[in-house]
Amino acid sequence: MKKPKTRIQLRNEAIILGASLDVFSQFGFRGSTLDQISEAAGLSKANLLYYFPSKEAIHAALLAQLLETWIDPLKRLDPTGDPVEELLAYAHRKLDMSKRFPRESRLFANEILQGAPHINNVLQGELRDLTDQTHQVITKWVEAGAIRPVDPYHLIFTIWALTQHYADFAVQVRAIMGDQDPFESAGDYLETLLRRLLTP
Amino acid sequence: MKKPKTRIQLRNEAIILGASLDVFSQFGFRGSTLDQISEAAGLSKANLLYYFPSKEAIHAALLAQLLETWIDPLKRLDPTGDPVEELLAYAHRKLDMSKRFPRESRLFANEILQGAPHINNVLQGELRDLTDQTHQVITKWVEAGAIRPVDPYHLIFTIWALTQHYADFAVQVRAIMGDQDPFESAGDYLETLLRRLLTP
DNA sequence: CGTTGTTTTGACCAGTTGGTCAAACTACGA
DNA sequence: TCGTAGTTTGACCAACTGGTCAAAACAACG
Repeated sequence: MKKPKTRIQLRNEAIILGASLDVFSQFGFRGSTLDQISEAAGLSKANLLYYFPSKEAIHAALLAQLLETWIDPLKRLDPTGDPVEELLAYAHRKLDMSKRFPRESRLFANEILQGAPHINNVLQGELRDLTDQTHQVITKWVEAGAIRPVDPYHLIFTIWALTQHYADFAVQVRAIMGDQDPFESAGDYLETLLRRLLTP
Repeated sequence: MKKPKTRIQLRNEAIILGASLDVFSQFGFRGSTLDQISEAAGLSKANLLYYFPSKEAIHAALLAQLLETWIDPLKRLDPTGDPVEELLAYAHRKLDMSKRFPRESRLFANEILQGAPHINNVLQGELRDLTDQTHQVITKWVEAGAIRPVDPYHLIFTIWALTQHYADFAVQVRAIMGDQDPFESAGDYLETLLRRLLTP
């Protein structure tokens, strides 16, 4: 039933998604135009619409691709592992994502800033559930005295906010730190922060 | 030379700035339209352009107004005060700003996400200078043993990222915390975090 | 080579965009 | 009350927007 994809199809779809990630992550959905994307992709506008039925469809494909990998690091937090080390590892995974996929991070930030019109269901569904589970795990760790008392929600927000800050506010970070690579030192800092906060 | 402003002028300019803050903070400059703003303001589009010469001008007025108050909390950090208490007070001021001016926070976030095209000079000028001064102050505090060793830049980013997160990612925070008011508990959490991180 | 399916394009469309303008309307002090 | 400065509007414009379409160009394969 489903036709296999041509080499050209595969290549051009990848080109389009890459180019549109550049544009959407900077200007958001409404602020981006197909002309911008087509120029970034080096394809005619009509050609874009041969591979994707609409602007919405490109954006949706991008978000779907993003969400797959975005929530993953949290899933890999092991409730049976050493609490401090598990949380540290999670923070490092998130920081690594910000370093490797800053555009994806900004795409997500843009979507949230605009009120998450396309992913509200994910926020209130999958993400909420996963966060609730993590909340329970952390609560138990606190009760067991494995980490110092801390509000689990705010702890999670701390990790999210800090790690994503280096991607989302990269321009500001660069303006202040100059040529230094923020990610170089951020890993150590994050480790220090969390150890001091959590180690009993 | 400069004509005094009418009551009507004052009122309508305020209305326009308020409405455009709603719109710009959600969709960014490019994603916002004068039609949206005029509807939000309850004024005709032509009337908007009687008070402001262009869309750019409205946005510029908004940013100028924002920057005045945005950097202020950092200026009030007292190098001669008690280090931990000073940093704590700064963090609380910032959190308070996020609570009271979430739209302004999102306007700023949008501007940074888009590469700060309108305020790059401020970032690399005033903000950079101010941050450098603060960096020196914190460094001296560390050297004096008044606070535990910590990278000053990342410490500042921590305060920025965390406090602004509650405004910029409000939709996500709400999706996860439900009806709880995040700001209720965020103050205490922030205090705990910074004390554990900084207190020698 | 010719045929068939895939890819690319330029011309085109209707709706939206930021912005202009002259005319109409309103506030208000003399 | 009148005159004038300040205010509001609807009609209008050119550029841009997302999207369509038929025709042309290309690739692949026997």
